Amino acid sequence: MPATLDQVARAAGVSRATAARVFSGNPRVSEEARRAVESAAMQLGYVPNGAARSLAGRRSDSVGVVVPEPGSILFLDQLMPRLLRGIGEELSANGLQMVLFAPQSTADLQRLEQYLAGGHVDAVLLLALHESDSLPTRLQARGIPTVFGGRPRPGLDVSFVDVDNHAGGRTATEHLIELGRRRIAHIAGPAHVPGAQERLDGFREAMWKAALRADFVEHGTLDRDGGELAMGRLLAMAGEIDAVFAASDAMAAGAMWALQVLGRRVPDDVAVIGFDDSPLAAATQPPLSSVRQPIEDMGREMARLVLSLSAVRGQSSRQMVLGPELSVRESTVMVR
Amino acid sequence: MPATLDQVARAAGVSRATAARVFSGNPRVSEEARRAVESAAMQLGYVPNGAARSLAGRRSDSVGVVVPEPGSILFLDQLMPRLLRGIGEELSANGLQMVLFAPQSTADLQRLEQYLAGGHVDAVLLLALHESDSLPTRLQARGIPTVFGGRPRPGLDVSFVDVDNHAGGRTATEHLIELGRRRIAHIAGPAHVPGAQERLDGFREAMWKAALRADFVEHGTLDRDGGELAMGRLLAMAGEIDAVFAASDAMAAGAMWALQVLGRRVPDDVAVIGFDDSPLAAATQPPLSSVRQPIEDMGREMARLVLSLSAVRGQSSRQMVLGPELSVRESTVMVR
DNA sequence: CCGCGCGATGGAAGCGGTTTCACCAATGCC
DNA sequence: GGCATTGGTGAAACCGCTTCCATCGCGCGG
Repeated sequence: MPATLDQVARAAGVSRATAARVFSGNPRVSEEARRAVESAAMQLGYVPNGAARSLAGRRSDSVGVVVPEPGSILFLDQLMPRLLRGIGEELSANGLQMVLFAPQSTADLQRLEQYLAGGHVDAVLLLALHESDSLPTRLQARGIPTVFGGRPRPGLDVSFVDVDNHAGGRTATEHLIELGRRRIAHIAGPAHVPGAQERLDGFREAMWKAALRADFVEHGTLDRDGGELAMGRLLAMAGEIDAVFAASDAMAAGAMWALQVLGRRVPDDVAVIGFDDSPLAAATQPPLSSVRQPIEDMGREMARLVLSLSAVRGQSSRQMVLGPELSVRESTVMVR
Repeated sequence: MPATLDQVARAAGVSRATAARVFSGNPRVSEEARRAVESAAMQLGYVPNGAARSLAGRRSDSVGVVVPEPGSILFLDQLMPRLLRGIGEELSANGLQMVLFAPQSTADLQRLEQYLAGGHVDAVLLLALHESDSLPTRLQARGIPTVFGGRPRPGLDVSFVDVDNHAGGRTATEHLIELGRRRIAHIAGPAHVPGAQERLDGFREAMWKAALRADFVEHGTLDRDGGELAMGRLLAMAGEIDAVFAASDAMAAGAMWALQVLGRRVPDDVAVIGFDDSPLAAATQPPLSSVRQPIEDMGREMARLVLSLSAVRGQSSRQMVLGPELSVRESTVMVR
């Protein structure tokens, strides 16, 4: 029922080949023919058939993105939308369609593998590993360019782009130290979340270098309540503390709240810094300093990387780590 | 480079037609031939080419889902993942691949329209309308089965599945009234969010029917802070209040916090009920009563509906509204 | 013993594009 | 003015799979 290229060509009085050239942006078409084809297409409401296109052209002009389950650190602090925006923008700019997949079961994963291997996409971006996932390996084997978002488990020879969580944790901590704070606590994320672990390591490194105690550490659930509870435990355990670095803005907000309820002034008594520089950070009272990870850039770089991998096949894997940036607000201003 | 059906057939010593029958689940194949084909396929690592499949078979065995920008009510209280789970499960069960799209700009929307109209998907699920979106109309015109999640703007003759926000608001309010509460406040969502508006209407209807004042209403930003602030304004405005119904669990949590800080006991002095029955509701102190919308069911029904629309073409549009359910916890127990 | 129905099979015609190749007219050059 | 270019064009060969249709072998009832 939908119009075909053949019909358009006939209506325009040219051959199918010429009509095809018009739609594939081939410049070797006379202005006259081009106009005829375009108006015929408009008239008939022609839309090229994607299946036929990919079959004949051996490419689909689309890139698959496999997103993780919610609960991943990417969903905290609104990271996911920013990442997808970065990816989407870069792909769009290259005329490619971003296609998302959210597999939920093992069966889904299997079907997805078939789908991705079946030529529906030209390349794949993997946003987080479902544990012991065979997907990346299988895709590699099929020669489908693949790039990870975030560091995959070590030992895999794959391309990835990551933000530097370690440097982020270090930077946040150093900022507090430069402020003159000495009894600095850290509210870490769950131990099994890789990014959170690296932030903790960054904290430890900075404290170690400054010869400060690095054992005021509590783990929280990454959300506001987690921060509130962890703060309570920290105060009970460590007594007076003059700064807190939380592994997420939500936890920092919770911690700040707990401090204020107990009569501590922020930043006068206790400086607080969060992580991710989410919208939340600007909305707290006082506004929260935070570490801004270039997540949009990460998305853009992932897209660029996978595009370059698809352009020239047989390339070796490439890695990239993007540095963080401090976003200083009232919660860590110098007051003494 | 990847193996083709032809190679598999040759390796198995059968014709391409027979090999094809094996993969399309056609039962008219001898056990012997089937085994030969399957082992040959395994050997060669054969995966059917999706493009060729859809071209020849005139269907893609996949369904597109267009998700809205974050900020939509669907992203609040973890609604989105639940909805996608429902859709995904039902599609999976029917052997279909769920394919997500997150257009961000007008240009994206245009490319997406081409993509969807180009036969890449058999049907489309639209999760929220970007205002004045021509997408649904264009898809309808192309004969692509389309179903909305949530009620589209009135006047459109389209199929949709929605949860009953009005009934939800009414149910929550009636619950509070049955508890014997009389001065009941409502923390509503932003006025421009359709679902939130309906919840407010439900609140008003229930109060009206019970001949109670329905003007203790404040709007909030749907998140915890919004609830906290709105609660403050309500107490300042209305003085003593014995129950609060908030349009989201996050706002209810914020409100409950504000009440407790000011020395009110929940539920003894003030009963609090939220909306959406999110994970958050079970985690507050005391646990929060809430209105559970059958979001997974909504997803499943959307999938079912669009499948039935694709099965028989030329069907008229169909609508469906799913009723809410009360989830009673400690924040609204009877204490007098 | 023969024709019939039936399940299994292979041949072949598409599905709707892309792309190579040959061709032709018009142009530029010596 | 002859000849090599060059830009625009169309014919036709695929791309890899589905599916219709004809064929074939076989067990069966008449």
